[in-house]
Amino acid sequence: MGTEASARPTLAAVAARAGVSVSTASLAFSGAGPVSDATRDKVLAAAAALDYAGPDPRARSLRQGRSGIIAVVMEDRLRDAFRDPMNVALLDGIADEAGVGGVGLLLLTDHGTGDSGVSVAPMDAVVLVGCGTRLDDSVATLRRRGIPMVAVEAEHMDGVLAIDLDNRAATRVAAQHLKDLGHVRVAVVTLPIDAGKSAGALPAERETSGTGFTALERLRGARDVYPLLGGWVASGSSIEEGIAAGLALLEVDPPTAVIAQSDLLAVGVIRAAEQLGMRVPDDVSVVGFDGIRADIVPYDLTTMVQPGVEKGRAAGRAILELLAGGTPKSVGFTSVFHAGNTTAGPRVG
Amino acid sequence: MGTEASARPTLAAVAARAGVSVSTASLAFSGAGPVSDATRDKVLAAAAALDYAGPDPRARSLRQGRSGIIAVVMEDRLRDAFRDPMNVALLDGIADEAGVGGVGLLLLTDHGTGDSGVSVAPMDAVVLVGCGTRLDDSVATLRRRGIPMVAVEAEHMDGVLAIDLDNRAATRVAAQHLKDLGHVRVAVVTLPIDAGKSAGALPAERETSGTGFTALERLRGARDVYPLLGGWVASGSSIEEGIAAGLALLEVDPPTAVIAQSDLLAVGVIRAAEQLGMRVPDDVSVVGFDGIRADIVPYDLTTMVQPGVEKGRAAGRAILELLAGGTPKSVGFTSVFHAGNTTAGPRVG
DNA sequence: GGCGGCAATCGAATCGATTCGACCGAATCG
DNA sequence: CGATTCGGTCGAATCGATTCGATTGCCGCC
Repeated sequence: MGTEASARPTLAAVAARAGVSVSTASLAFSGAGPVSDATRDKVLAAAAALDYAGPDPRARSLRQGRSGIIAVVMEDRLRDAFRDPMNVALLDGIADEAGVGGVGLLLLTDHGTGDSGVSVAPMDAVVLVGCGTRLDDSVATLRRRGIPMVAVEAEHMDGVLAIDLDNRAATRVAAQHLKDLGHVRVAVVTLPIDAGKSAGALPAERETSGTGFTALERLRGARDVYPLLGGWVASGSSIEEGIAAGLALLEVDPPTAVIAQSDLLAVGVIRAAEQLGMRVPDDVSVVGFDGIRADIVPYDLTTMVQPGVEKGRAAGRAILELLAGGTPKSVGFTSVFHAGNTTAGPRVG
Repeated sequence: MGTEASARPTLAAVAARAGVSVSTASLAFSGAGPVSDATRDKVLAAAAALDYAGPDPRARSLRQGRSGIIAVVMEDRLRDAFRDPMNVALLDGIADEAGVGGVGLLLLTDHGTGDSGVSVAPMDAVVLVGCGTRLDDSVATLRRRGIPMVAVEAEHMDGVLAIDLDNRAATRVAAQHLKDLGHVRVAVVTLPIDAGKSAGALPAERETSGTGFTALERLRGARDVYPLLGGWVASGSSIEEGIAAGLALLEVDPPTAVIAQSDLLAVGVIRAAEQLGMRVPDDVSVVGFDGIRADIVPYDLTTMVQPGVEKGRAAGRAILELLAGGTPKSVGFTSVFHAGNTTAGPRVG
């Protein structure tokens, strides 16, 4: 028994069969370095004969120090993340820009509990998406590992390239729009604010301890116009959560306008209003955030349109530049106000 | 200069500083094997002092032969894949079931051109999504590498576990529904059929050379009822493609009913009909496929509802079982007819 | 005809951990 | 009290490739 039948062939086996050294066989496969055609053919023939599938990516990545993998870390469970079109748009952009030439996107989640793949997965670079301070541990680990990081809409961290959105200013614009229409009694439906992701009324103390960067920024923007704004914290960005929030806010002592921190939440609030027999925008105005063109005929949602795919593209480009040894600059994107038909002046009387 | 400042610390450095052997240091980190508390503390302290981020995943995966990565291979560009809610649902299901405990999902694309990450990325198992025969090369490589494979809605391949959907039978049900309503002049809008993904009229020769498994299966189902069915091949599953197809089919000599192979395409066809001044279902009936509950008020799309998330879950479970050394069985899912208000009898006269 | 230079190939070190078998002292058991 | 575990630790082999430096011929040039 000279050869094990069960074991998968290695480059060494191929080289032996081809009658060349391992190094030459490696060169034949990688194409780097001078190899005569005859030798290459011999090696490839031997590989075919042994049913060799090519160099093992694991060994290669150990030696080369690169794995061809770009990780995308989200706080949500993946299934929640996929539900929000903005996340999908972001991934879309990243994939579009960075997902070429044999590099793959590794989707990871980090709930801050430590056992996530962030610390154990091989990767060349990381995009942090919608991450609060909970990821400090992971970020520290990645930094120690020397893995380039790009963060989309997160607090600025040392050594992490930032891709920003004007969350605060944009929400201020939307809030000002409501104020200009004459609204005084306004409520907000926020994205998750704290780690637990529990839904419930928005009390002051949650705002200071919160780690939901985007939610807090947008809340600040609303507070710039309505300092005493109260509301509801959703436990995720979905229509269902919006309905729950809408019912909670509109059932008793309803405000005349609702600022939802995402379009999905806004759609949910509108649904809730309909369920309660209220009309939009006559009885209650609703503004969203994102601009996902949710098809909720006959409504045309008033919202802040943000460039989701472009954010992803920028992140992807930054990653590529970091990997190439460059030093890309932070980018900030701005949202554009879209006046739809879900806002109007408050009902008089 | 005993120590290089630039080089990242290794386990060996940590062990040296802690005054223990490398093997002991390894045990201290991995937790496998007996290590006294005192020793473990010494090692962790040394690691902290050296700013050591923990064992290198690359080296670990080489030695252990596992990388904690499950790849999901799609034919589409990622950005196209993300656009279709069914793909997202599928990923959702896979992530839900298999994306736990430090394993990540690696998104790869394979256009059949060979330079994709399929051959170079480290991975423990693979889910093939919506793949035609174009992936034969990749499948062969993965098989040689001994990587377990699960294919969702693809031609059955040796050594690849199949997760199936009753595409043909389901479409037959939808087509029969139209026939029962009295429709004779019916057209189909298919998903991409060949590698080029070009849009255009559906000629017979494209059906034989086609590699789009799902599209062809659904087409066969429609042909079971309408043998001479003609139509249009879309270049992707999107509302825009549906509109293009709808305009092409309805502008001149329109059929009384259209079978769209996805809900997005169906929505597009409806939009096209509206643009042309036709009413649905009075002037033209439209059926879809998927059951994504597209919000196209006031329509309630007649469609075949398929369990997208469940398909993903099944794939995820199968992967886990394969990795555990088990031999899971193929699974077949069935779609359920949903009668909406986009189909009716053909206009008389 | 001697020699510099280049293409082709090879040997050996290296990447950074995991893991198997050996070893040793202390506690347990008969 | 001697033999046997067993917990704790260490050395060395191993995972499978890449890559650097050295070694061969062989050709062409002066």
